Amino acid sequence: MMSMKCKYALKALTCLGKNVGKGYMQTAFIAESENIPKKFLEQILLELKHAHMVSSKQGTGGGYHLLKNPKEISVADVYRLFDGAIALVPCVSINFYEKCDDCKNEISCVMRDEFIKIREGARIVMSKTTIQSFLNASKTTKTKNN
Amino acid sequence: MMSMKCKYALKALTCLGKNVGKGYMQTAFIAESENIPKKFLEQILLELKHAHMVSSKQGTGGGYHLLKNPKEISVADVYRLFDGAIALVPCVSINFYEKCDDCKNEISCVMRDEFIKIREGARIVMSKTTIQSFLNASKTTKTKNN
DNA sequence: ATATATTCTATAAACTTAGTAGAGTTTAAT
DNA sequence: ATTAAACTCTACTAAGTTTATAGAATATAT
Repeated sequence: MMSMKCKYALKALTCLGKNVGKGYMQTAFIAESENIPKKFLEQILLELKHAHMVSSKQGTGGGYHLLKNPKEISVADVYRLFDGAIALVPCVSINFYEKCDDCKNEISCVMRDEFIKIREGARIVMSKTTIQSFLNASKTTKTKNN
Repeated sequence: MMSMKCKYALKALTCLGKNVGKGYMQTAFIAESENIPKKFLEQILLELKHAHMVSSKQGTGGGYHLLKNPKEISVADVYRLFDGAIALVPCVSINFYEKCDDCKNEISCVMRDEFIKIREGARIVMSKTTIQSFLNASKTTKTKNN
């Protein structure tokens, strides 16, 4: 399961994705339309800014906009930013590698190769799914239900 | 990332898998050979027993053995037992379904279909990987390094 | 009886999550 | 210049989870 923070971030990015080319969108607007606590969202947007996924402008008429193309922001990217490793165990993580405390010998670990396969299964599908995927979904059959 | 508990459980099950047909294996033995705190492992084995994955016998010469075929215990099964849902969000979980607090309308949620795809990616590979997969790994090239 | 080994419940320290609070900074409009 | 709008940053906190540890109880074989 992903954290609420990560989920909120994906919702916020998708919201910003709908606004591409239309200037800045305010935190308060995103918070209300996506049902996210405003003060919590402020923190999240700030983290997304520091990760260079969004850009911001202060003051009246300010707000946030996407800094990258929606298809260049994957669920994997956002997950890594807020929740860390995609891998099930640290010793097979690409971006958050750490030695397992309890493993005597990494090379001889019988679970490692299998955990790498599992990581690849998750990593590939999470990398393929982007903010654009969510935007596409909103353009098809779903529109009637909003 | 999976919890230590889940990882320990997989290691313990694999250890028991090596002993199939050879009677009972003691907690103390598993704890030492897999580098797992013994008292913690006791709890874990008990949970595995309650989930009918292992069987036990008390007293002298007692211990644990697998109750199922190693290829019928998947990483997905063990993950669900100790860490819960495989899905990234509760509203697309098969075994731990819950409505998302922040979602106004599940049907119109633009992320849902994509999260289902991600869940399937993870679920399939985690279901395919079993205790037998780990046992197979230990029988091939790895043996020399143990 | 006694030693062995699982069973069960309670407890606790450390860490993480999901926020909240508030002061500060920047910008646009008046 | 002043004011209001909006982001920026740091600190804090309550609740929950994780990773164990402790100890008494129960069952079994010799």
